[in-house]
Amino acid sequence: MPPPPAARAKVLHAYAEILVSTGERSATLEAVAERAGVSKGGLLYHFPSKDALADGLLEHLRELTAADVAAMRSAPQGAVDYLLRTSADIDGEFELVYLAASRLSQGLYPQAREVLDEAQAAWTEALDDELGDPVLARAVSLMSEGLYSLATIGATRVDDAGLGDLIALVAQTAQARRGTAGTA
Amino acid sequence: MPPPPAARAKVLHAYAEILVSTGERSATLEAVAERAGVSKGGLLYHFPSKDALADGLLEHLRELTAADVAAMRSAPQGAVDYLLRTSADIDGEFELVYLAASRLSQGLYPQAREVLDEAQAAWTEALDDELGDPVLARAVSLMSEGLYSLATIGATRVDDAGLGDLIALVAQTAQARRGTAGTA
DNA sequence: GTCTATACGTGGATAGAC
DNA sequence: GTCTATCCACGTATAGAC
Repeated sequence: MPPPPAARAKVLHAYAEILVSTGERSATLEAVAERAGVSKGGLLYHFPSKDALADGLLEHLRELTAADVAAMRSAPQGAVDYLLRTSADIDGEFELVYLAASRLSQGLYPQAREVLDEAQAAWTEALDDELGDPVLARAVSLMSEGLYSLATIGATRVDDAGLGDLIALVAQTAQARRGTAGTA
Repeated sequence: MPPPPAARAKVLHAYAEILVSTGERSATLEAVAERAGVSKGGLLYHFPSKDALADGLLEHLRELTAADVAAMRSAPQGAVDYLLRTSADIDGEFELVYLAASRLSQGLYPQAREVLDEAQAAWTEALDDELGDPVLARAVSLMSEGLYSLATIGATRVDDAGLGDLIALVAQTAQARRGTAGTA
């Protein structure tokens, strides 16, 4: 198939940006269209309804998730480092769309839960594979979710130094537990 | 002052419930009024505008926060246990209102951030006082935030067993770190 | 494929009766 | 203190021109 029209991608991006920055309430068709640089009618040509727009975003998230998990598994510094660092940083397209979907899941599109659960499960599994410790993997996964949550509430951001300490804490704990119950 | 009318409290409770379960978009004056068992006009007598309603909720949260932090500090099993257990459980009035406020903070009422930040800071401090370890306190605080976040997304809930493991993990880590760098 | 114009429903808020 | 009736603005969606 020929490359999909750029307008489609621009609309999805604009939609995600508005969802994350100012919430579902402000993500009106008009606001999205304006930010994407098209008209309301133009937007509705690509996405015939608001539900279709949300579906489009979720589909996009599925695509991005697979790529992100792969990147996490092959990250040089390891999965823990990769996950925690990207969670505190909302710049990437994947993080943006993930957060947008979590907004949707809290509102009128509970279908979004499914996609979010899949992502959550995929990277908890990757963490477990690296750490060999399901409980610690779960703990790291929760911290990641907490970082996402705080980042979007706009709460005081964890600076890089704080993140480094957290990552070191996990490494230290992983090692300590390998000595006691890990290899059993 | 005489006890405030029961209607006021009922309206705030209904508002919080709708915010948490179906998001800001569905939290219309009409929906809130209906759930609270009053009319739109009746609601608007107590809260003259939607902003006033949100302000009322935030004020209520401030009151509840002080009480919750006090409970956390004097909890028999300790602050870590108390915080993680209450984070996974959305039944209490405090948790409901906290989550409702976090919905508001993501949307049109960034003022909510302030109140949420205060709560966050208060219990991170309580954790640090108990653990004597700022980094670990931060880690637990993030896990708590992650639990909140997942609980409302409606993701697979951490069962009690999983929670117990997490709490044990924190206790174990705290002890291990006291041996190395904690008492320096 | 993208735009303008328009119809329709709904949400927020006011006025005034009870 | 609570209700009903009503007004206005806005958001979604359709129709049809270009």
